[in-house]
Amino acid sequence: MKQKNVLQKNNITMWSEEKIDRFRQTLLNWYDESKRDLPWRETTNPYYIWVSEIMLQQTQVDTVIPYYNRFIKTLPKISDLAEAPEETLLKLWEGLGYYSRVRNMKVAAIQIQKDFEGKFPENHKDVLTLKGIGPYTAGAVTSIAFNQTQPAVDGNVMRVLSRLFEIDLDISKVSTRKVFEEIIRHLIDPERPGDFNQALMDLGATICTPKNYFPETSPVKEFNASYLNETWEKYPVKKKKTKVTEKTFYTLMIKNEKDEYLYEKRPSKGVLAGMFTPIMINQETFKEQGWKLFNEEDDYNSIVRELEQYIAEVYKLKIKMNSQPKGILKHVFSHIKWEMIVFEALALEDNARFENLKWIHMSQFDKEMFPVPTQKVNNLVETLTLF
DNA sequence: CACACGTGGGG
DNA sequence: TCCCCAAGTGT
Repeated sequence: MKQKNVLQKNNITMWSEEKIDRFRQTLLNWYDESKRDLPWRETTNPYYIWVSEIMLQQTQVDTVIPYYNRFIKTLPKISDLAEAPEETLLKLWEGLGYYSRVRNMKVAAIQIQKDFEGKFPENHKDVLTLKGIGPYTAGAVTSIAFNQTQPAVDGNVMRVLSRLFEIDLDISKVSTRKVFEEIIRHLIDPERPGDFNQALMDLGATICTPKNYFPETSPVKEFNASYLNETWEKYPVKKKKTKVTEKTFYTLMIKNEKDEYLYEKRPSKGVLAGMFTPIMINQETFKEQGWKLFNEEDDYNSIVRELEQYIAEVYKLKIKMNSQPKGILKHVFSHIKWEMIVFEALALEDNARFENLKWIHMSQFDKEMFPVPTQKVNNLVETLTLF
């Protein structure tokens, strides 16, 4: 019995060679006329392409542009990245999110120095060994920088293809990507593989969009089965995400006699790994540890007394908290929602000397790397005088 | 495989 | 306000 290939298994009929040829021409003609001018399209330097691709992961083009320009200006060579201190990298990445991306890039840059003589590898399998580079990014860099016929299947490409071929596979599943890669292996233009991949992404970003999609405006509408069959509203199929969990923290901005504020370095795993936040006490955990909370909005006095006692016990630090919160801030992550009840406090004696604690003066805020939730707290406290 | 992992923009 | 979305990868 003959083994079915990936396309047959999923009931996908590939186009004829003639139709594939016409599609390539149509798509690339459109791309040549309509492509967006983007800074990383002015180079074929694999390092710069790599930087752009990492930044663009789950991040919009407009957001990336200034970060990209600053990054390659500050670190123009792979060796600069490999040798840069983590604080420098995080400062360059501050506000972009998904901070493990830049940490992984440093690891990969060191890999490149060690395993590939400092030169970005051209071999697709080698590229895949680099930390932070998965199937999408490996395909993007090798096709764009080295003109290799590798698929680069991202969310755009899956959306475009699912509409062109009426594919009802769930694009939120990682396994689905393989099917689309197989389609691309048939469609990709061997003369201009990098442009072909980028053209598909540009099409997805500007015309074949998730919302406000008008298939009759597409340069490839004659190839679009879901347009011709008027089924385009069904595609792509994408399972909804599970909703976010909410957490409430008593957040303490503690100031000492030198006008410095106290920050705590977060654990190396988990949300905002290794970054500074004010001392944040999870309300649920606090209760479970046996602290009696009186959660009355208009009576924070008892809570404040307990928090002062908690800080004395756990951080060995005597503080005097303001009796009312300075404000209540919210921050939404992709999967968590934080509510921060922010209190100001004074350190009565400066004897907290734990590894993970750091006093930082307001005048140094712009030199420090703070994740956005911390920035929000900083802004709140900056707006007035203490007590 | 499902979930963790940030942030800002838009309907 | 809420939900979805944006050039994914690691575990």
